[in-house]
Amino acid sequence: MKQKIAKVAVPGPFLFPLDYLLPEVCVDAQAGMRVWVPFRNKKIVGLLMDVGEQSDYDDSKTKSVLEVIDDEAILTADSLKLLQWASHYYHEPIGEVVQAALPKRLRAGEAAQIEGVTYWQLSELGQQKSLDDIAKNALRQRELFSALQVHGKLNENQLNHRLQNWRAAAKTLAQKNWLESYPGPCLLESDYAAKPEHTLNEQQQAAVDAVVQSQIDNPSKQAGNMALVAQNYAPRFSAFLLQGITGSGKTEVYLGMIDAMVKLGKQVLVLVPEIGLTPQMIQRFEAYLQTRVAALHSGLNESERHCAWHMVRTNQVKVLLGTRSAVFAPFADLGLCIIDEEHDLSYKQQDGFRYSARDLMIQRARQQNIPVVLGSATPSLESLYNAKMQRYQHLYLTQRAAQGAKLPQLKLLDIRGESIQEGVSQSLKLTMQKHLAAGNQVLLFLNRRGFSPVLMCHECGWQASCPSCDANMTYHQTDALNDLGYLQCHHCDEQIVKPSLCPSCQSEEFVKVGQGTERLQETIESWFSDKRVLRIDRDTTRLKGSISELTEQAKSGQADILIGTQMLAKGHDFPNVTLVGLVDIDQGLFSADYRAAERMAQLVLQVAGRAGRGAKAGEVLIQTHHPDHPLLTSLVQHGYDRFAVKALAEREQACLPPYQYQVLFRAEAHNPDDAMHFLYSLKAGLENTAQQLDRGDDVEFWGPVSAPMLKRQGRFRFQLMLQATNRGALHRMLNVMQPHILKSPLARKVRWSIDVDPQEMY
DNA sequence: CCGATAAGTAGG
DNA sequence: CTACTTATCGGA
Repeated sequence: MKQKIAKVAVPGPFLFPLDYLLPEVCVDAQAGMRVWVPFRNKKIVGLLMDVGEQSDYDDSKTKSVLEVIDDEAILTADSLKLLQWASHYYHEPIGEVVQAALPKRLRAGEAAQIEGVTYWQLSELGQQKSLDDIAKNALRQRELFSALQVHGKLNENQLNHRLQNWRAAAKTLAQKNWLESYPGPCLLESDYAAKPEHTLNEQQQAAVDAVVQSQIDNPSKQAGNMALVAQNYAPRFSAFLLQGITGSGKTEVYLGMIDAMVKLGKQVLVLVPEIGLTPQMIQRFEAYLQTRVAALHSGLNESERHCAWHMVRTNQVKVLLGTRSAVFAPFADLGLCIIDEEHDLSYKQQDGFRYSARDLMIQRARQQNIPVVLGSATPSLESLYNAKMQRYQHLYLTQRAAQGAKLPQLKLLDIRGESIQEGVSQSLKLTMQKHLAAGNQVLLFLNRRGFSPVLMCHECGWQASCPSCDANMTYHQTDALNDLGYLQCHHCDEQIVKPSLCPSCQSEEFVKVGQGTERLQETIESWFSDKRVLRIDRDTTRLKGSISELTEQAKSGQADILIGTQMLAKGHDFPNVTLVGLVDIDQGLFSADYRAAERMAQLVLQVAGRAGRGAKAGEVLIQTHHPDHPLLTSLVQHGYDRFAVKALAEREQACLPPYQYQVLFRAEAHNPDDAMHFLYSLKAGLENTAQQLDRGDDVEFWGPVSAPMLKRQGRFRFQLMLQATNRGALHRMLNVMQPHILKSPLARKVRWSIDVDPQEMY
């Protein structure tokens, strides 16, 4: 009998799995298991993608699989299919795609099984003791003891997150018999909070019903009757765009549909943006659903990640809340996908394997015949276009869920010719006074951290610029009194102390040009000296846990004025904020990036949504030098939908996405000529390919041109854009060209990448 | 002529 | 990407 062929994904520049012989002893091997294979003269872990009858690489040189690692597949057939599709669609080597999908431990060939995690709790003896029984100087022991008093039991992972050096303390206390440990499940074991009483309003219920009914035959029957739903359950692909204004209770709608799916015994995958996943969110989901919810995000350590993966694969947990890479998780029985804040840029990986988790999620739903829900207050233009083309069913939530909460009034503040102090107009200042006097909180939004974006010599006009990037260095102040600070490049993170003399003319006098959040804070504190000002940006939240600490302070009213960058805009709920001031949004209006206006609009509404979330009405003031800008005025006067219609019309006129498909080649090198020549030869090759294919598909080329920021981190950067009305035409061309690219001698000197559906051009 | 280094290339 | 092969250079 002829030996079977194992198609194995291995790390390296291979667009397809490599062929290995499958020895007799490995007949049980299935797709989705890991294998040890010889590669060069060492042994590496590969993922078995398929078992075939014959090899295209028919050669005596074919090596054999050494050993099968797993006794059951660690990836489901569905996940494998998605990985393969992603590799084709993004023209990414299959090994890189697998790497993005698997937790590190599994990539290293470690066992996929989870041994029990150790839990700690106070023993009977320990419960009789109190904190005073522990020596004052035994700090770690005291911390551990009180943590266990509060939480009852905690597992190793939880303790690692909460405390440092707790193991030695645990050992000491265990010797005294105050503590005991036992093995338990890897997912944290604790009780859920009580299920909140919650009734959905009419719109919310309609949205839940639309999704549930799409999955049953006989949709005329009542969707709320789970017995009937279960009887008629007939899963199929369908996509929904859930557009709900901020505060309309999208999460309750998600929970409603998740609940229905979980009652059917199905699993649900919920994607959230990077910063959106908080422990509170998980607790809220668990309380509402009364079932375990696993999380998968960057804050987890390897064993927690491994655990979530394992629980989902073995169907021990029904709901997974995760960020980008969770889209690859191997569900045993997936029934629904949800993408929260679908317009959020963090769904697109911006380096290496440049995939969009949103787009892959939709593809996954399509492949698995299940529904997918995209939620946002400000949907991406792509998604709105898809809804318009009837590819998505458009669901709306137009009312704020909280009793009496109303949408804030947006107002443009024309600051042309107005007297401006440190970037803040007189009218904004006066309105702030009014709101503060009424005992309310004010939020000022400025999307630029640091003190000032430019430091300039007063004598000769010299500006502090980054030696490695085409950018000014931002001035950060550490000591206002003595005028001390440092310069930092926000593109490569290089830091230097502020020079005492101008390097060009030795003058001692510098001017700080422009506003950052630090400077705004200084100004506001001098104006409102009796008010407490809290700044929330990447610099004040660098330490772990400080984001929640600061936002808690803000929510509990320990601050009157909040100043922040976009990290303040997302998801946080400040019930006492009644005035939101957007200090400077003008950069968003005239950018080289055609998506800048869309992003500006999404950010404006997101920030504006922070106002008036409680019972009090909110007010939003937007300072601008361009009060007549057509997109801005339509946003402010008529809302996001009218803005989107206008912006889409502009995109159509200019032949831009979503009316056209794009692929961006990026190239960077220390020698600019290398990068440029690489793209020129690439373009010549592509044009040649296009002629050979000759299908009358026209693919347009833009460039090569230099990137908006030519030099970054010491490398010169260029790009070549490919654009077509037909996605297939682009992909056919790339398929033919890609093997040639790898052979080009310049490809090794140049750092290059393919970006399918690029989102940002920086 | 040898060894060090740079450039080139296949990997199943 | 990386280890291995081949080409190239300069010193003895």
